[in-house]
Amino acid sequence: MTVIFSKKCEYGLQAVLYLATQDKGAVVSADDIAKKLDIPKEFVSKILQSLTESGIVLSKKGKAGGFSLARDPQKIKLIDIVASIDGLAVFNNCVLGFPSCNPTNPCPLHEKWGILRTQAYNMLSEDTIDTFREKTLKKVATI
Amino acid sequence: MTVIFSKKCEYGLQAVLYLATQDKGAVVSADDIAKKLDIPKEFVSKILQSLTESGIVLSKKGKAGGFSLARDPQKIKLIDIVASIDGLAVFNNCVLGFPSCNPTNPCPLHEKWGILRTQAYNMLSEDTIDTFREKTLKKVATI
DNA sequence: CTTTAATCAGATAAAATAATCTGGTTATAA
DNA sequence: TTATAACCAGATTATTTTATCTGATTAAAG
Repeated sequence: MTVIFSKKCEYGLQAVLYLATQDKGAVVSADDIAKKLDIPKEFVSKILQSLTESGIVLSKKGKAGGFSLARDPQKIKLIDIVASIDGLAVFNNCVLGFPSCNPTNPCPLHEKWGILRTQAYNMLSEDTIDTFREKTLKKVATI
Repeated sequence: MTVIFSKKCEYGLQAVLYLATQDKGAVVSADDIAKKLDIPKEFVSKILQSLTESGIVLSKKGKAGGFSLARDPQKIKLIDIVASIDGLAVFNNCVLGFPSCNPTNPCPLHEKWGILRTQAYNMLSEDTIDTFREKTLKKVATI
């Protein structure tokens, strides 16, 4: 198979987008998130733990505990989640898997792919996640 | 990790690009290919076997055997190798991992990502591999 | 105070991907 | 015609990724 982001990262992105649809300060349990997104609870739970460490989400322990965003959705970008979970290597690695592919020693697709890579990076970093609130709500409603 | 193509596919692309740098009719052994590209011999060997089944490369058995392109490099595109090894699912799957992401039920990035996806597809399908001959030679020389 | 429902940490299991091994077959060339 | 060097097929191993489990801790609510 061939993916852009790992499952971990995909679920992390979904979870954070979902948290961004909640009212400010609201706390959602891992179980709720897993159900709404139809993804494995234990797995998303672990991912949320790591996003907590990264300072992207907050966790509240104990009964009625759960997760919420650590800062305003106007201050979180998708690239933050990607950087935290998968890292930014995709935006540097050679698309053909050649070693040390760079402008001095480019692979045959280096330039063309470079443009796409930059656009992909921009796609993830130009908007903050509050922008996606409505679209996420609509999408989640159909799951 | 997060990749566009599987290692299998990367190595397959490299191997085919390398074969395209050879003189017409020339036969190169898996061992030679592995050495030039600095990739695992047994692995690339398997990949070449599968590309043989797909009709992209030809294999010649016995002493002085090896691999060559099954058709003119003017008639092979990178997308052919990708389709054969990884399949074309990347160009359909939701970038955020949401189920059944389509124009009717789009994910928050559906449109933006759709554009990039198309460009990526075009990048792999607009040129035939003879185009990359010089660039591949240069790159391989540095490995 | 006790029950309950949540996160947390670490271990474990399962599945997919990457890589290697073994023995067989094929064909060239000495 | 025999030795050699290659591909081939299938099994096996190793590694990484995905997913689950277990027990501990935490905190709200009865």
